[in-house]
Amino acid sequence: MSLQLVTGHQSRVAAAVPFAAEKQDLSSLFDAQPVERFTPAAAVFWEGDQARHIFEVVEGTLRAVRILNDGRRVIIGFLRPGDLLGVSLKEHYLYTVEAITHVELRRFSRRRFESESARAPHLREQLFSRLCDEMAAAQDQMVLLSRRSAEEKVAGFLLMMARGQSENRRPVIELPMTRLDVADYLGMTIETVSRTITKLAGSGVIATVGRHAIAILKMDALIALADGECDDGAQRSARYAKA
Amino acid sequence: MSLQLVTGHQSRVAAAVPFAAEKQDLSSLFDAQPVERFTPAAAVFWEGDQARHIFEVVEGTLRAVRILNDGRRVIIGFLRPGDLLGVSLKEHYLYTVEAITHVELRRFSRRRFESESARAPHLREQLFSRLCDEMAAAQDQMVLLSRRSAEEKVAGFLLMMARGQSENRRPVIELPMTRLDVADYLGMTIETVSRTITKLAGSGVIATVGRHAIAILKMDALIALADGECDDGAQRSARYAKA
DNA sequence: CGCTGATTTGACAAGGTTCAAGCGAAGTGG
DNA sequence: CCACTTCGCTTGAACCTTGTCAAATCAGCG
Repeated sequence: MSLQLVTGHQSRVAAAVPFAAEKQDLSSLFDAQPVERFTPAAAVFWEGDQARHIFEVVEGTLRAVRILNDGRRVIIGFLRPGDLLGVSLKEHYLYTVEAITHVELRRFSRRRFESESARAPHLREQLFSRLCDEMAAAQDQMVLLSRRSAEEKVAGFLLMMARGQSENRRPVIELPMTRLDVADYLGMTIETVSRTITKLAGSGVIATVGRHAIAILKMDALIALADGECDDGAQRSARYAKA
Repeated sequence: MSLQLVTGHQSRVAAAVPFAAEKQDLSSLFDAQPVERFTPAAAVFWEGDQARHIFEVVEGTLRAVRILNDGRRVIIGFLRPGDLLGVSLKEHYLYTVEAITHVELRRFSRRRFESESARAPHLREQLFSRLCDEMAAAQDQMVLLSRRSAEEKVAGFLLMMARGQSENRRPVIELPMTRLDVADYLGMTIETVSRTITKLAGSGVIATVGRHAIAILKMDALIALADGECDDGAQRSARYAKA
């Protein structure tokens, strides 16, 4: 697949620094579009559909899902406000996107996006930049999936979710998705996810708040557990420093 | 990371169909550049270096490596003739690239590439397209790493290596990299890689040819083992067909 | 208050990792 | 040209993590 799922968080932060007053921001394109609503479990598009539109998430959380030949379900990623989906040069969407919570999207015709970006090259530039960030995320995710223990995976996942929301490191993070979603995202079973969360809670690092929220009690401990590679800006800079 | 490692195989095939006579191909840019040679184990650039150049692989095989904080070594991918490396909008290279065999590269200044592609938008288009393919590969790799047993991983890896080389499905594939490289690429230990290869050979699916080559004896069986998701064009189309 | 589906927990088996040797091929020096 | 060294690969056995199967709990909802 390609570019169908683009996370906007990092880009938005980065863009805020160098270009204070840019003519036309990528997301300003979408602002004029009407908002469309989706209820939980509704699909925005299906894997294999003609890829005719790009969407920007205004509100809510979605999941990008693929079903393998043998029936296994893989969650490619979760989408939250500011993220784009459906961006691609391919003819078809490469996975299904479903709403987890109530969701609000703005839709933009791909054809029209093409012509807009032909006129305003910086749009394509921005998209390209986001794509780069997405590549980075994908590769970090690869590392996360392949090289980490259950505990490291869950810790890393919680940190990732914490980074997106809770602007000022408020320690209670919402987890609108089910345990199965988390399991299919982290490449483990639902039981192991549950056990791991229980274990983390038992050691006082986190505390469950109802079923769809978790309070981070010891942020340092959690970071230490996720350790190796939590895709945190600071750590990345640290690595650069050595060379 | 982003775009630092771009596989060219699929793109080249795809490009051959729609645009027969294109003004200037991406790789034709490089053709004018002198060839640089690297000996095995030599690094082309290091993680953290200023990203000043883009390279095209002319000959040989390389590996893209990252070392995690805790010392674990991760191979992001292998690079072969036709692949690009170092492509990025980021300031620094995000991993180290080392020659595995004797390697020949052509270098292109990133600055110059920028200006060239400003003049000829289709260059950026091509790069973008390659990037999309790369995203696809990365996500498939994610699936490969997270959801598969040792046997499936190795089978998938062999098929991947077979696809790149051995143009006409000649069944002997070269594996210039060491077992450790394979292990660090597939997210398993060297022992498990070895055992799995032994097992596949024992069941007559493959046969080892010296240390750095493997003959595929039963292609169907190997495909069946890799199954679920071998990132084969045919299978992808099959998935599309359903929707 | 009693369903229904999601989550947690337990017992057990399987697959992989780890630690430790044993081999073997490629290269070195005599 | 051959014995020797070395590094990479294979093999073995014990251990550990995670997956599997099954059952108990819990939360939300009618």
